[in-house]
Amino acid sequence: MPRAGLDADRVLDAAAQVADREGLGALTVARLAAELGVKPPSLYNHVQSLDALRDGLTRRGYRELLDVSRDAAAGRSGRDALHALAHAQRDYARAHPGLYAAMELPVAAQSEESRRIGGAYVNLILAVLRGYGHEGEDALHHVRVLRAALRGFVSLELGGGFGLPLGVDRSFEVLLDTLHAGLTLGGHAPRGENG
Amino acid sequence: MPRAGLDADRVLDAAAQVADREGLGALTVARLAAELGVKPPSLYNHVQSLDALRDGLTRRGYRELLDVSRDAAAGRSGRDALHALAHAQRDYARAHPGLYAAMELPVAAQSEESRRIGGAYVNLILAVLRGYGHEGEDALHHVRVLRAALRGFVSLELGGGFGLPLGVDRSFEVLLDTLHAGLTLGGHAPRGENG
DNA sequence: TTGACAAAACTAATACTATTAGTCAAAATA
DNA sequence: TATTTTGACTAATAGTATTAGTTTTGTCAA
Repeated sequence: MPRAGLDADRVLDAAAQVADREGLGALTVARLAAELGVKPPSLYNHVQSLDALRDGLTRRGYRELLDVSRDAAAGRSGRDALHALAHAQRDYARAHPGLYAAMELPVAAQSEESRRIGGAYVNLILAVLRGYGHEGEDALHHVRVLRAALRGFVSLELGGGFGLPLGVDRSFEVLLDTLHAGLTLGGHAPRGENG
Repeated sequence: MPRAGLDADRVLDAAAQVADREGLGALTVARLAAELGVKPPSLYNHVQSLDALRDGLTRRGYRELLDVSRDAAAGRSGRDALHALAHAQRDYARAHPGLYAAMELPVAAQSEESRRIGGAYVNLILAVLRGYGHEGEDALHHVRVLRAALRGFVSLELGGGFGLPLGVDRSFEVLLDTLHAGLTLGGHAPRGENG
């Protein structure tokens, strides 16, 4: 029984790879153990359960998504910021369909880290919304609007829900145009930049 | 071995009830067999597989959703139609979370009926969009915009993704306001009614 | 009314799933 | 070097979907 040198991080790395390559549904204990050259029960030395592992994927996904979203939105405002943020999310989901699927799972425990990341993400969107003149409670409602629109679009795209022979890239731009127009009309528009 | 008098429809009815009450994930062959007072293998006289059963739930959900959406939108146009259509969908999803979850599954085969229902659903949204002056390919992109926004919102709501202590009903109205404004600005607005 | 046949329920078995308990060796520590 | 902790193992359990083969029930025809 030579040791494989596993730890929780390496297991999570492998889980993310399997989920992204073969789908979250293909992530089984047996599949993951095979990937790591080990027998299934050995994984329980590093992970509490498959549910806990999926939860780890969810948190990793949110962390990475927050990172790329921050980078994308940095130094932009108004329509530019919205565009950059939205594309960062869509691009991330397409590059990491397994992790994104894990983020779509019904929320479970709400750990400390999850709340922290969720809060940071909300703040990022709030910053974009400030450029449209949305503040306070009104802005929080619009955070949900943006989250819903982006989540729904990406979820439909990844799930093959767009059946018509019509360019999805163009549809995404139309979505962003619609959101931009709606946000502009609903807010006070402190600065006139970007339409 | 007295006969239970099952057929494909009764099995699908029971499956829908279990899925709506206990969640789509709770719908197992054993659970469904117990619900119908029968042993698990007996179900295979009426259903090809669990996957096929879930597919049946998906189709039933789309059929019912199309019905309530049609009724809701009938006789309305513009903002009224958008409002009615959106609320019909949200209400249906909350009344039938199991069936709605089945509709969120990645699309599989695309049967004849699925294409027919999908087409009818697209036509229904197109009719609403005509009130905003959207036609042709532009309208088809906006169908995706509406689908995405509604799907994302309902998915987040049902999945517990809205964590903030903030009224979800109000957020939904804000979403509709935003979409209405965006659709109005983007289209040619053939009739001035409803703002 | 009986005889034949088809449909539906069953039992038994297979191959998967996650998971736990208990064992032994390897690595880390005293 | 001795001890303790850690990690991988084997074996086993209980769940999952599913198939094969058997028996019984209901239907339809003679």
